[in-house]
Amino acid sequence: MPLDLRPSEALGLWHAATLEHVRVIGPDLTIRQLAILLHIYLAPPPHTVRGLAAMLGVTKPVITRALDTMGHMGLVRRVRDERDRRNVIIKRTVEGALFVEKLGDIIIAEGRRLALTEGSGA
Amino acid sequence: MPLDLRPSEALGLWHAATLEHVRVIGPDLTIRQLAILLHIYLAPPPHTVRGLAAMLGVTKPVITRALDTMGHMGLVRRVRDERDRRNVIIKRTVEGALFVEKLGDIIIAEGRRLALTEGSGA
DNA sequence: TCAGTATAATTCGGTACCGAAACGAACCAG
DNA sequence: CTGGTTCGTTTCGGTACCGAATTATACTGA
Repeated sequence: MPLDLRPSEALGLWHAATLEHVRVIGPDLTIRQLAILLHIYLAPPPHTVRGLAAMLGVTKPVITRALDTMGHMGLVRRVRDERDRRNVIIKRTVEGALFVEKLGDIIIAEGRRLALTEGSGA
Repeated sequence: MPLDLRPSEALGLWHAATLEHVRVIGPDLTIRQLAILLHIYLAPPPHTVRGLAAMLGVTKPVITRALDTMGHMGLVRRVRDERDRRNVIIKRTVEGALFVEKLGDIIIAEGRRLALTEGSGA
């Protein structure tokens, strides 16, 4: 289980991957939006606005706005639930999947780099 | 070297820790600001505005604004370089160190949780 | 049918970010 | 002392976010 991290490893990984995130992806995503996006792509569906709001401990307008922005970027897609038309189901997109995959690549690459350069560092 | 992550581990860790970050810390820090903060605390000093700007591939006003905000939060501190008074040296603070430490705790805790629940998952 | 509840979206005033450009202060070379 | 360079900061117009309150639509139960 490679996830039993020491402090220097955890923070070093965050440091490296966050830097690379800013360099490659830019500022066009807040931490909240990133959390929402990852939840949509990694947690089992279906995802609703109120579900995401409760999950993150934020209000629904926060989710609505984030979905507006990310929908505009093509990272997610909204679909009305026909069984209960009050609900909105948030769907994944090809573009969003590629985005998440790219983020994973960044993390893995930086993790590898740290494993090499840090070696047995504390 | 525990940093040779598989895709599901890398993204799962990001997912869990980002969610927790939003829940615990809130929205009061952008990804850029987080990257800047981690760099200040994890890379060897001295840190200057232009150095940070070059490191992240952003303009200097971005750094100035981030230092304004984080300085207001007490996470960093500015000091004029007396040897060349054009320079500003960015210093660490106790509060900032505690903040970074807390972030490390979040990552480590979520990593442990994933190691348990995921087990030998793909 | 008709209140009551629940859902997502919208509006509001305020704040902070963005990139680009301009600015003042501090060094340096002649 | 003078012109050019290098600092960090500030300004500008524009955009997006924030929380709180409100709206419109849809379901539910008597």
